[in-house]
Amino acid sequence: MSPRGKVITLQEVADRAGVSRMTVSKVLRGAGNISAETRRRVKQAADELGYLPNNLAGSLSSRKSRMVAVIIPSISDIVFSEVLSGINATLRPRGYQTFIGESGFEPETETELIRAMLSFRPAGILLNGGMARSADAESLLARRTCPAIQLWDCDRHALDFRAGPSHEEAGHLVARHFLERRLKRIAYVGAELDKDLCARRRHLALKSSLAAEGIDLLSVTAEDKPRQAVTGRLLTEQLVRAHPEIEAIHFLNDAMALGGLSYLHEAGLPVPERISVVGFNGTSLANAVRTRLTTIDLPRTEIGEKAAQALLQMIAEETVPDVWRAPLALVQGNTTVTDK
Amino acid sequence: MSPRGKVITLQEVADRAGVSRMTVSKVLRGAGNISAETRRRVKQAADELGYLPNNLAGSLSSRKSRMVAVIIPSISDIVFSEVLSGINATLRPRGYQTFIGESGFEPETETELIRAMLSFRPAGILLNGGMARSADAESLLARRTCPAIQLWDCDRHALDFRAGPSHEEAGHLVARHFLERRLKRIAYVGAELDKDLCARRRHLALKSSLAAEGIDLLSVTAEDKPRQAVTGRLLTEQLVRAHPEIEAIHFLNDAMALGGLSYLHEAGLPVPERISVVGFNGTSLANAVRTRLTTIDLPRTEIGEKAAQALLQMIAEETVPDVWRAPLALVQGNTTVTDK
DNA sequence: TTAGCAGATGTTATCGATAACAAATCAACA
DNA sequence: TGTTGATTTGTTATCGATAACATCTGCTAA
Repeated sequence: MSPRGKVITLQEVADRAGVSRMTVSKVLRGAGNISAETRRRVKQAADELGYLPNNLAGSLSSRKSRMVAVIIPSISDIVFSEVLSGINATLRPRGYQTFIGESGFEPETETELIRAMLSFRPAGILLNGGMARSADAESLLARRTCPAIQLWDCDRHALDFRAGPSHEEAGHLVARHFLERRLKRIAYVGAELDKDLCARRRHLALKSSLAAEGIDLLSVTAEDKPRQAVTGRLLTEQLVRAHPEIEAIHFLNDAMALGGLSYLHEAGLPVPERISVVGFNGTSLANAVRTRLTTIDLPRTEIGEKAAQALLQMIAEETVPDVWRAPLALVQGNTTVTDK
Repeated sequence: MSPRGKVITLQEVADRAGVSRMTVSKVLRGAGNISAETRRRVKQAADELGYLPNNLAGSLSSRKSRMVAVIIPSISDIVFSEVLSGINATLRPRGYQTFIGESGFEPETETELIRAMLSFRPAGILLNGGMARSADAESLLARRTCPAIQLWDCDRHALDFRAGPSHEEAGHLVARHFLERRLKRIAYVGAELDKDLCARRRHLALKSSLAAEGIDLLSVTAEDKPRQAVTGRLLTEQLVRAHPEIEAIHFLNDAMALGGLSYLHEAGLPVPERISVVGFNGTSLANAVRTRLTTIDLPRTEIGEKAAQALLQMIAEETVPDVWRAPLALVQGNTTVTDK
């Protein structure tokens, strides 16, 4: 079952082609000056034997690698998968392969992933900025030998480069949107704020912006529920039951907002006439049909692209600015009034 | 910026602890018999220096690894992320780290990922069964040195183990559901059937089951559109415009079905009175509210768990059956009549 | 004819760990 | 006191590649 066919090494390819190991190595990497005839013979031998390079040996020896580590909190969250596709689109054509780790928002899991990934000496490592990082993780990162980039968060300074939105700004934008519409009884619905520091920062920014105008933000959050539609629905129900006077809700993300909307619709609470709703991240825009959620859109794929570009530049030892701020746009849908 | 702090090797830890390299290696791996006092000194030295093992060297030398490669078509498809979480839940406690690759349903990308992953000599490789595999990929796999497992598809025989549903059976189940309700004008809505072979197999099974009863299945598919809600909506609109007589629709997956439902709802076509709708994969069940889609549920997380367990057994050189068939359950919601 | 040089290929040392075996230590016991 | 055997530690070879340098062609030009 398991250890099957013999593993072919460079030496065997070399023997078959009648040249030295080194020549084979050069041919297969496209390095050095090798005659066309030798190249042909070597390639043929490698093909016939089905040679598969051993990256462990190659990277160990050259102290180089074409592997890029990406660690994200959740692969099912569409936000991250879009960032990732920007990363892949940029790195693959340049010959780099991304290996993904999923931390599930758990700092210990993230730490183990960082350890495992770094122990393969990757060409670079991309991490999500929005979560607490263990001391172990910090010290692992401090001793890394490759560039490290923080995704999805440009507020906190860390690592060599950051690509993402300012979550502070996002919170302020939502506050302004509500204030301009003279909404006073405002609530926030979220989940896992203890883990998702970016969401927490948006929440705090909203709260403080409102407080500056004398408005007290009501927050309904669940730390142990997923940041998904079901939870949005559930918490909205709780919220509306306990505080029927609420006029506006900002949700942690679009998915939760859609869940909340489904409850409001069923409960016969007209949106936006009775209650205004604002989401975050723009992932709902592609699917919007009758209900076009007012949300904050941001270039998710581009965040990945910018991060990957910065990585490539750093690998090439070029100097790079240390941050790319993703633009935020509050997109007016039909879940808040087109006041103003 | 990039190559920073000096890399600490085993030798340096050994020097500081006043022992040999080998002793350090044994301590850190928990191998061999090492006295408590030596263990303490070594661990302290490693800590103080911030030693991070070099897996390239370690795996090369031992010809072993704790890395498991997983290659899935799409990380944003919730089906795969649930399978993956079953895999992680099983492998992590056993000290294995999964590295994920995303093929985007592209055979060439999959091939490159297989090449990259295998060149790190992983402990095992898990691949999605539902897509075409290039000849290069087949030959890479034929020469692998680790167990390989096929996910999400138990029909096609390949690799050392398969965990997944029978897609044939799924197609037959849907056919039976329609037939029992005496529905005659039946349509199928899907996308990317050229890439997703599992979906194609379900489609064919449905078609042939219906044909056996003299019913001709109408198929509306788009090869270049994502298998998501938007596409479901769009194709449903096309379908209903061109064939207003349709009585039942089976969708490729739940996401597309929900998209289709949103159109039917808007178009004023009552479900299930006028049109019955059936999805596939059960991912909508968690979020179901008013609309409870009739769908085929299957244990997605468990598929990952079974696959991972089989892998562990194969690594341990135990004998393993070569397939685990995931049970399928047609779950009656309120998008088909509760006839029968 | 031969130095000089570019192009093509080979040699040797090395990357950083582990396997397999060897050696040293030590307690217990005849 | 010396032998035995278990426990602990160290030595040497090796994993499979690449870097850096060495060597060997063959050809041009003085």
